Amino acid sequence: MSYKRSSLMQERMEQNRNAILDSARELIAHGGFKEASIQAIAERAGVSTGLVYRYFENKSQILIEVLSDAIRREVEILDHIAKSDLTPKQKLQKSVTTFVKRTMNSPQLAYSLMFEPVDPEMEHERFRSKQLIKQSIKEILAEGKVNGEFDFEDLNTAALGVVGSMTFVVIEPLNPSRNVMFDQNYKDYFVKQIADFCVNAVRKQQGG
Amino acid sequence: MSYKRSSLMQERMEQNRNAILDSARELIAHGGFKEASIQAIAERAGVSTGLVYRYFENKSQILIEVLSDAIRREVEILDHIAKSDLTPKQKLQKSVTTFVKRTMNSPQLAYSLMFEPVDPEMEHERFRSKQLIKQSIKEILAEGKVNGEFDFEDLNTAALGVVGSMTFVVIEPLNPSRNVMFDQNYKDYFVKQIADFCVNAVRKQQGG
DNA sequence: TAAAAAAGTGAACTAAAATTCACAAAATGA
DNA sequence: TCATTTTGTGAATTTTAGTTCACTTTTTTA
Repeated sequence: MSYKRSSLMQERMEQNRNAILDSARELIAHGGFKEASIQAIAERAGVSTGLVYRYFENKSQILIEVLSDAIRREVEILDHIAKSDLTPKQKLQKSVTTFVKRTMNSPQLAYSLMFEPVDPEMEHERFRSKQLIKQSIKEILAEGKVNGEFDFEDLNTAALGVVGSMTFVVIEPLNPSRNVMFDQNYKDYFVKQIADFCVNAVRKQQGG
Repeated sequence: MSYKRSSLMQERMEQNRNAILDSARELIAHGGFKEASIQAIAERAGVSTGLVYRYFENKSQILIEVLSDAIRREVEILDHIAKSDLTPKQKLQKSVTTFVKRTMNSPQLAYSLMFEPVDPEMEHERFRSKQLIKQSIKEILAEGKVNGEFDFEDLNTAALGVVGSMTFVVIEPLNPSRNVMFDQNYKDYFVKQIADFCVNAVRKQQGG
């Protein structure tokens, strides 16, 4: 009477589910949400459109899961840096460097997940995600202020400035200048410049 | 035989055209491109949908004109500051302050015009517009580097950081925190913090 | 004021994409 | 193997918004 899924079946279904999520992520990374239609997602995942709706309530749920998976990884990395035993200045430098370097590998994905308009439900999840990133930066800044390396009036605004710089520089070159692609050396140089910019912005002035 | 428009007719048509553009801008300012359907634009402008297509080739042309009109004004203001006889530090402070203050009056409009996905033709116009803003900042930074007030390695990256901060802080609080609205005092404080952040980021360190 | 030209209308047409559902294929239990 | 349950399919349905066009109204010319 009762139907029990064999482990083989279980596995196949998990593969389907992951294939759908991977497919969605890859399509978004290539051309933003506009390219990630259910049709396209299903096709790339090698399943029918109907099956997508056996695994996910609706399209929004797919995108939300893509978003939270991707951000979770980045936040883990940032938190790891924030909890390391570097100095606050080094932590900030490393956080910005790491974030920019990583997101520059798929700037379109970064843009879509962080900025493209979405429905309210996903916007909510996105807001939570962004808060986590900002929070990680805030901790570093707060620590640096206490130990005297950093100086700024308002913690929240300083964190906003840092996050603003490090996200903007990734999504900005999406536009027609996409053709101007960096070689690895320039990329490293560029990333360092941005990190320096952020560190300077909150660094204590020597002369007061 | 040849039909000549009376000045009264001429004027009425200009009013229609402007009404359509105003309507589009207001709708975008309220809820982004998604609220600016042709239907809604026409309705708010007090004309039929068909008439919209007598004045504009297609929807994209309307948006492009809204964009370039809005940005032109901002760039004029920034260029005016850049050409004033303030010190570079004062210019940068004032540019950031002015831009953030002004755009904060319709953050949703700022977000849509600068970041919402659009078709390639409009993306091209947008790219030009953003370049103008960045160029204005670059001139201030370059001047400050020459006179010794500023210190940074790469002009382009520094400008990117400044523009990133000053745009990000405007569009970021769009999200669910929209309810948390600033009173004028906090707004002034906030704007000053952002400007300080940017100035610090490129300011010469006293001790080297 | 009648004919011609242009401005103005809005219902109908298209197109694209999300979602549903009647059905087919495969897996499970007896 | 047969009945039952679940997984899988993809064409049809729905929804939404941009665009067109046959028609009406207004303006201009003679």
